[in-house]
Amino acid sequence: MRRFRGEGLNKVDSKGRVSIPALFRRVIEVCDPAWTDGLQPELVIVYGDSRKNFLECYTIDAIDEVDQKISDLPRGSIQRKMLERLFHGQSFPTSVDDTGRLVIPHKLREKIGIKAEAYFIASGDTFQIWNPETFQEDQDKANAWLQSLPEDFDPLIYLDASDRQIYE
Amino acid sequence: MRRFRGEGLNKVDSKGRVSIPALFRRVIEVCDPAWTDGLQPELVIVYGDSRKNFLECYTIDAIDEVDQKISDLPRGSIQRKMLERLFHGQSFPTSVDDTGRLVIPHKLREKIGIKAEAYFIASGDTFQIWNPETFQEDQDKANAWLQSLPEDFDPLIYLDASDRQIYE
DNA sequence: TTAATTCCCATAAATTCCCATTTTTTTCTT
DNA sequence: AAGAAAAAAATGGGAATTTATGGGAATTAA
Repeated sequence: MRRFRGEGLNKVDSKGRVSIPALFRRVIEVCDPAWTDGLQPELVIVYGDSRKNFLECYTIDAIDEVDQKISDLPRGSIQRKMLERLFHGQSFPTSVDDTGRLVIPHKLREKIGIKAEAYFIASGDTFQIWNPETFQEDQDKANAWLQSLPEDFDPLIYLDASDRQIYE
Repeated sequence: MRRFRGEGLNKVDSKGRVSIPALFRRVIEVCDPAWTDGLQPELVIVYGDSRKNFLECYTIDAIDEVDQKISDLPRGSIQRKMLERLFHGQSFPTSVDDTGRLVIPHKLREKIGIKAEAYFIASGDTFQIWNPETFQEDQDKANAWLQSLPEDFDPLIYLDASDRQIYE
């Protein structure tokens, strides 16, 4: 499965159009089973509830996997209901146009406070769209936390932590 | 099988007419085997008993699947009787008109308390129609439940719970 | 035959499509 | 390695189409 990698800052015009970083487009194309040269590759923007302040963009393969997991949950369970609301309700299916752009609907731009520019950042098999200022604040917070750690701390130790249940 | 995705808030006029979110219409069309360009795609509104406070809308494909499962149940069983009441009795077959609208009969509007606006939300292979206030209350309840969980809890962990049978 | 429902038409706003420029990146040539 | 040419990416604007919504006439039902 192809993964997104990289980041980018692009202009958003009055119609909500914004270029997707070129590197991301190849991944979106490859991860849409229905896509073929000439077609507009599809993707799904999951925006979630009011607390979430960025947009999470799923490829078709990625969202299919999520849908499958949801349908494996017991019908009628509170968990399933929550996830259905989030992934099926609070989401927006769309596609990349032939100039490599995406339209972010007015409602979504407003939700995460996007005005003239949008910041893109890869996150494994999804990528995120942020208001540049909001992202910077989030980044500052992360940096502050890093400062509080010992001088020689290296986050890479987390890489192998998953085998040993040492998250804390 | 195409799935519904997204949500929307639309006006209901004095005749009970309401626009179906455009994204939903494509799914309704594709999932009606008899539909072809120019025709009005059909669907079934399941409203259920008095406890159910929203309308659940099934595509023809989706309702066919339900009907099949019902007819596989033993004739005369209590289970079959219940499901027949719900899906055959307490339901209303209708179609999308050529301007993309649905007419919600007076009786159904009254049942779920719809007045000037209707809230639509996707839910897998069906979509739901709510009185906007009722939905908000339901959502508030879900949020309150989430608040009761640890600060950093992320409902997404449920996504993988299905592998490990960890539902509560 | 009164009320309710369906059909037909109209319009404003939002969205999509199509085409044109500008920028940036890559490739080629010397 | 520098500069020119070509290709790809980012951006902008207007026309055409789709959506959401409203109103009245025709039709059907009680």
